[in-house]
Amino acid sequence: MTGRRQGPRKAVLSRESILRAAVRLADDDGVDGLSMRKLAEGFGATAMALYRHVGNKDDLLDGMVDLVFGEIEIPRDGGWRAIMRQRAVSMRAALRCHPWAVGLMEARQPSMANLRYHNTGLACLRTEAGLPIGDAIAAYNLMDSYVYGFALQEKALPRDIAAEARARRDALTGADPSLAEQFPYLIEVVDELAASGYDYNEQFERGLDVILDGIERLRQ
Amino acid sequence: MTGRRQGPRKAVLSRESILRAAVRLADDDGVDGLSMRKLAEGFGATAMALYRHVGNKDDLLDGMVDLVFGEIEIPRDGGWRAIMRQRAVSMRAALRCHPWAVGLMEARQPSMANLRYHNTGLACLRTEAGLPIGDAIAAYNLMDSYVYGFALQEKALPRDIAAEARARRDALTGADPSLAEQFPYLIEVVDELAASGYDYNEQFERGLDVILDGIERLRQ
DNA sequence: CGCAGTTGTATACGACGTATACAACGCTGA
DNA sequence: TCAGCGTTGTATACGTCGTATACAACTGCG
Repeated sequence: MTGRRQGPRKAVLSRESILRAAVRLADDDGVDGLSMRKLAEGFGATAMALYRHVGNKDDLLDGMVDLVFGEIEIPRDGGWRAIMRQRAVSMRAALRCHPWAVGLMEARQPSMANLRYHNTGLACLRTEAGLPIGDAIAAYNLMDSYVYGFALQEKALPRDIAAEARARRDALTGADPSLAEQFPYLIEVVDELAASGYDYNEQFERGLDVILDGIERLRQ
Repeated sequence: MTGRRQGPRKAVLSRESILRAAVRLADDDGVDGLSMRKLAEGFGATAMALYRHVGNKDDLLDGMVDLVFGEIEIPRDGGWRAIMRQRAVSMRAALRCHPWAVGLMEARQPSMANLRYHNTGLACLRTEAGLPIGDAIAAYNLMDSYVYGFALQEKALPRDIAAEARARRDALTGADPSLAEQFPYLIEVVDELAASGYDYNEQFERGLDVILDGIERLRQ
């Protein structure tokens, strides 16, 4: 190589190591903070060095999404309801760890891990739950939409929504008292969250159970 | 002004006109295709001219999201179920027209139209449906998550999914016959879609009704 | 040893958001 | 009528981005 690197090589460059580093970088800085240059810098290399291993940035994102799909675990048995429930919980957990993946999981071209994920979910609804194909498609859509949508909102909201509610409540209504009159039900919710807190896990599963109940009724 | 413009001014520059043009541009080219320069070009102006009216690009996006929220109509009466149903249908219709808005609607700072949207939804669940505050929050989350998630998936999928299924079916399994064995339930779904078609409207409302049934049961 | 393939670097291009400085206009008051 | 000022658009420039291209250093094989 021509010149000495300023920072020593920190890890071997390979598709695998690059993808893992990219996931970590996106976890920390968000998807907008993920640039080829910053990613390469972490290896003590130049941006162009990455292109020997990943094609282009889209390919990089595909690989990253793949890794996230790989983290999702679907139990083999326990009945359709337990399986589908765990599947959704696991998916949301992955999206909570990797918020940047929300909006990418569905948009990228399907990988093996992706296809497997969908296939096992559908298999469960068809065989374990015994739903006819039309109902299985509907149920599948319903569940995945809920999971994605919940993750999407969770990503946008503060981690500790109750603390945020407490902090903002008075600042907002103090700045413009007419807000309390214009949007009383919104204020009521903010107050409720400030008082009782908000547990994303619990709320997610609560909605999930409503949906599972609905699917249960489809079976009869 | 110093030099003559190459293209004549096509419309007056104002926050209002810029936001509308931006929405149209994003509708056509996607949110990635929306740049200050291209947007300004549509007015026969330079990118910097926009900054007299919109602060920065984030402010621009805020305003665009605002316009979309303004398109959502919530009926005043008809019972909680009809109101909430129409609310969801209208929201999804807006997101279908403006796919770029998915993932932005929740992330931007709340505007007036945004606050009103949430307030009226919560008001309906509290007064019309008569849900206690905790159930109202849960029901509200459930519905919005579903709508956002459905819109998110719809954005990623082809408009005519049945045609796509027909076109891709044989190309895929022809290229790699083992796919059919690895993912039989996925193939089954593709075949079903190719045969029977897929109506996003109908499927959306089908899932929506399952959720509304679930909320109905919460009331008792 | 020589030589080919692999891997990283150097450099450059065009597009992006936007800071800064300036020029052309419309309005006002004398 | 005209000076002055605030408003609006332009010109230019900076740093960042993804990535094309050309080249240099290393590896392993004959």
